[in-house]
Amino acid sequence: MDTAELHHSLSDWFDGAARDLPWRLPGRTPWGVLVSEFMLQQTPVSRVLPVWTEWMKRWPTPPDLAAAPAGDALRHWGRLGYPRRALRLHAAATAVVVRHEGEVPDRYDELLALPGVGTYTAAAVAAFAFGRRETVVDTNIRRVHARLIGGDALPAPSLTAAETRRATELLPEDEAASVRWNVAVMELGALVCTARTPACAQCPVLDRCAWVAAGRPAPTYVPKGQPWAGTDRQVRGAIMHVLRHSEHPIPRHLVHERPVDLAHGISAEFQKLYTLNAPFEQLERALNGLLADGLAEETVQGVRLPG
DNA sequence: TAACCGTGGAC
DNA sequence: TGTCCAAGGTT
Repeated sequence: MDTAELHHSLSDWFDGAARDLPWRLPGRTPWGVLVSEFMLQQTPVSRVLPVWTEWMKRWPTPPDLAAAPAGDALRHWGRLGYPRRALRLHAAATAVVVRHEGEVPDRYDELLALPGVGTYTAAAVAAFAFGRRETVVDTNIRRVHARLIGGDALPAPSLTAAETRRATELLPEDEAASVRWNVAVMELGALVCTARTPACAQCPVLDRCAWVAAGRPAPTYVPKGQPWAGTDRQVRGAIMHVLRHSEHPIPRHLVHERPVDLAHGISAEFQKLYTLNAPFEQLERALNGLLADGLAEETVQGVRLPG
């Protein structure tokens, strides 16, 4: 197939459609790109934007973040979700200081060795921060390839070796063109070739799409829903919410006992936790899990974010 | 490998 | 209204 034409079509489309995201602007730094990739893991751009901006102002370089307590990173992570990402980003900053003299490394294997950096993030940072030719495979790229090339409505439930092979085959040989291709396919997946209701009328490669040619068949499997209400994740999230907003350590008993008087010196942040009405065993399991994960620590005064 | 890990907006 | 989903990583 003529992939050169495909490359040009998407590149031209990207010129007019690309969003002006701050981590893409000319003044961006590799650190800014790395931070954005951590925050964007399973998290929409719109929610990342304000947190990223504030984060970069507070910690403009890896040594800045490494010098701060891990608890500060968790606090300023806010409500982005998956707070272990904040912990790992802090650990990654420390590793950058220890192993790389405070500069984000520019090689895939060095990036991959950092805490919280997997195959996607390592490839994305190498490509987008350093202009390297890398096989970038994220959920957007997987979906675009599945439709455009594979003729399927959705990619397989988990990443397959065949998908990665296909992504590598589609990558332009030229380094600069490969970077552009990666970001353009991602953008197409984010803005046009979306999961729920793709805007095919706006698609620059509609006439090349195998899925459209096949009559847009329905997905061959049903995505597994993520249960939420009543789960440990919900309880952990509620406890973390309390810890983020607490100035002082919280006595352990307050985590699993409903206070007699909520208005008497007890933060309103507790309400979210108490209204869950979680069983004692679940509260214990959630709290102990947070302590084991390093998301919280226990002192004689009580439980708090790590120092 | 599949389960686990947060959060909130869109439809 | 409840379900689905968002630039994944780790174990």
